[in-house]
Amino acid sequence: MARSELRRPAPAPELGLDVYRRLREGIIAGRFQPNERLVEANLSRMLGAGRTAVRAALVRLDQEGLVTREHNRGARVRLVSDQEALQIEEVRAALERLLARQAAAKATASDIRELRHVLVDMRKRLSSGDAIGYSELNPKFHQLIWATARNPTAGRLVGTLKSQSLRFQYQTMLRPGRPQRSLREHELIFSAIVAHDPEAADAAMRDHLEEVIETLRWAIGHKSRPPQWLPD
Amino acid sequence: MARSELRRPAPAPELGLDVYRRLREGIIAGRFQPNERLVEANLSRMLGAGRTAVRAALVRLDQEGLVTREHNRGARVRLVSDQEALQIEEVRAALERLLARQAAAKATASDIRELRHVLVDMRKRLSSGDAIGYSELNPKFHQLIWATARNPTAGRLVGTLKSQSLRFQYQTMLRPGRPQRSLREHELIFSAIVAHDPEAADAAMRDHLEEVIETLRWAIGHKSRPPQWLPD
DNA sequence: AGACGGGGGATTGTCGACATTATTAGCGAT
DNA sequence: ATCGCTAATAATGTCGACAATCCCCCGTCT
Repeated sequence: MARSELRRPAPAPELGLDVYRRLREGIIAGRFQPNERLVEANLSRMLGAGRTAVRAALVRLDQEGLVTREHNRGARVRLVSDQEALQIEEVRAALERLLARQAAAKATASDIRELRHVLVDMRKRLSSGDAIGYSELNPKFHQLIWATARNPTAGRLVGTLKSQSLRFQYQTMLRPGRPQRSLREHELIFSAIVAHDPEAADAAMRDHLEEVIETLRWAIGHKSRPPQWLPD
Repeated sequence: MARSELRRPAPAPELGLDVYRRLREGIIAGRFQPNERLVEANLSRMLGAGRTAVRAALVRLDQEGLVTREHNRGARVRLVSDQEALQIEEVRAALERLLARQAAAKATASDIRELRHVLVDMRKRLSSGDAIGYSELNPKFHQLIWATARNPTAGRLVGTLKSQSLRFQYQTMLRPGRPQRSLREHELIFSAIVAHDPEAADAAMRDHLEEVIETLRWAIGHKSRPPQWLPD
């Protein structure tokens, strides 16, 4: 039984999980630079938790592919090379095709309603010239498809993959005419799901992600500067 | 540097990693039954390591999908339902298709030599009636394909998936005529890779794994008894 | 001056102890 | 006898400390 509340406001509703989430958030948001050392003691102070929690979070993030850990050498933010980013996108494409197929097979009226809602939002933002707003809705659309497919295994995997390559996404919408084509591709996927046509959904998703990969290749080729080295 | 102490049996070349590997091995080998509680103190004594190492291993295994952890309730061996096993196999199929495709594109002479070697071994064992020996070589063949594809991301993912559904594999070869057809399917995959024909490799792998999934479905339908419960 | 080797600082690996929480057993009341 | 409540038990969450290890700087020797 809990005695009187000690002076801590919220000592432990899953503190460890919170540390994990915040660290993950920080890495994805880019608050830690790639290849930056993640010193346990620092993070411990920074996050206000003991080293054990930090360590557990690092283990999870390592398994998730967001950090690399070497024995007796600590953890660093994992730097994903351009080549790796392409590989990751290819894998993601394979999984998303499966998910699109299953989503088409299993979509309920409610699922379709939600998808349509996101899609009209996308249309709206795009026609008002809000390209970044559009690209913010993009993940939402895909996540709804994952949920519709009701395949937790594939869903989890594709989610972690997405988080690994997230640093690259913002560049892809800079390509001239890309947002419009992207919207059209999404509409095709949506149509296939509405029609409960797994084959068409698979094909539409394949075309879409091939375009995405192609665009990513273009973005990599055109990016301003090769990776810039800052000394430690 | 004074290096007098050399005869230590296993002082600490990554003790934590060893704990993880042994636990993982134990779970996959079935030494822990599904849904069995994994008490940290017990494992700590059993494996001769502190609780910290055990805890870290459990976190990794949780992220890997082999155990489930609930807050303040400890860890259990994850029980994968039949439905989940099928889902996992479907995901695996999607990834293996990609890997087969890339393997066909990138295979070197050395890769092909190794693949051929395994394949003739499979033929030999099968023609001598050694069905279980054949099914032992099966993973080896696939792993060679993963290595040939040179896609670490997909390779890791498919590896972890395989470990999750490993409990089901032994049943699939009991189907009459299955080994012969399996061998034939493998030969087709091999041919496509030798011909450096990604399209054909993809198709061959698709056909193969559709057969596997179908067989798995059959095995699930025909399995002797629903899971038997032993009290704690 | 350059190479080799030792030492100091920093960081991780490992451990046991303490606090917190879930579970179970026991007891009494209705 | 069943239900509700309380107390004991067992296991997890969390923490700081100690030891082992690595890295880098610096002094010394050739």
